[in-house]
Amino acid sequence: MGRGKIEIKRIENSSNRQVTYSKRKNGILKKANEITVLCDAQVSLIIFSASGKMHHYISPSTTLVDILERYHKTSGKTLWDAKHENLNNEIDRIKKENDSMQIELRHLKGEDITSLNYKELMALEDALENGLGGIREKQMEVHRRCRRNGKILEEENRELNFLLQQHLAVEGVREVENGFDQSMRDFNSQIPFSFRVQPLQPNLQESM
Amino acid sequence: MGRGKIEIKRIENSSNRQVTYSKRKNGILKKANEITVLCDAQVSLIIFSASGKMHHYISPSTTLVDILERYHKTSGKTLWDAKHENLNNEIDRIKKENDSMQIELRHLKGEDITSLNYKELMALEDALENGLGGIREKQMEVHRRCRRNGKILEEENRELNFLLQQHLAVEGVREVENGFDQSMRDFNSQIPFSFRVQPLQPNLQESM
DNA sequence: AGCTATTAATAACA
DNA sequence: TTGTTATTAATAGCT
Repeated sequence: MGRGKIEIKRIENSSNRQVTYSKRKNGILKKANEITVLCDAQVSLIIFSASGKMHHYISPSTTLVDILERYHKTSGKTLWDAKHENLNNEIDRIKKENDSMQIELRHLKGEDITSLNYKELMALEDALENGLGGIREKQMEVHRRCRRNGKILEEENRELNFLLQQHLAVEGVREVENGFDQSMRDFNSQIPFSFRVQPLQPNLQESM
Repeated sequence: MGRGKIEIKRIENSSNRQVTYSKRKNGILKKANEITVLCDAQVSLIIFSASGKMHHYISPSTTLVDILERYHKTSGKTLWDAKHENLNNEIDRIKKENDSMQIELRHLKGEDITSLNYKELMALEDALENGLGGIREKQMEVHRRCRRNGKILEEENRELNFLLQQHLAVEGVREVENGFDQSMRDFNSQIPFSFRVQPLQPNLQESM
């Protein structure tokens, strides 16, 4: 389609090649748009000239990424780079790790153990008993600290109470008629429970 | 360029649209190849028809991935960063899940429990006791099945032994001088342990 | 860049 | 779909 027919092979004359590139590039971009509009097609066209200049057309109803994803789904060919693949591999790896932990957790909770053999059950039992042992020891320790703390508080409490009694004894008489009694009762009710004198259960430690 | 001029707007007649798509698709693919050959261009052309069928042309001197990378470098537009980000987010999510399971597992094994309070320890203890309960129940069951199986085998054993004794009683005498005795001893030593008459511990079930 | 003779693409029809 | 053909569209070689 020109003043003469040409063979479809590389145009050796560099300036002719450049001109032809420019004209045909416009032509193909126009065609891409036309098929898009006429036929509801979705086109992604990217052209690089030999000199590295880029031109492209993407159907306005879509995006390049969208087209590439459809390309990937349709052709099965992988487009993404090594980084992408590495990320996918890592996800797979972590998911597997996750699954095996999930299973271990369920086993430790006594779930899904139908498929286990006796030896595996024994190993699980050992693990659980170990865990229980450690936890009970920890509980003991926490509780001992709690009791020790309680005893200290109790002692403090006794002392405070004693001091309070002293004050009341010294100043109490002349305040009675001013309603101190009442305010004192209010004050007392605001003291946290733990500070009031409460005999601890004598056998609390034994009752654990 | 046809029997009549057409406006560049959607072809309403569906079958005309389909025919035009097919012909123009071939045309544009041909043009893509021509500009590649004539002008040393590098072209990536992907077309989806309205019905979802895909056609594409990639200049043989390159790959789609290569063109996309050049597109990314040239236009600055990111193609896969969004995807990468999604993958990274998923990795983070799964890793967190992983970590919390890791912690739970360690807790159940009695490790890293220093930071737990009493209430949390109690909950852990409960979980472990539940697990132990389930597992011991399962062990019982496995063991019961094992014992039941053993009893059946024992019974079978007794019967086999009885039959054997009968055979020996009937045929034994005339075979003694041919070394049958010796071969019999060999045979007996090949019988699996479970098939030999072995009194079970009478209190095996109780000893669990 | 324009121009235009010529070829190529294709719309309508079969 | 596929092929044919009258017509339009694209473009090669020149300015």
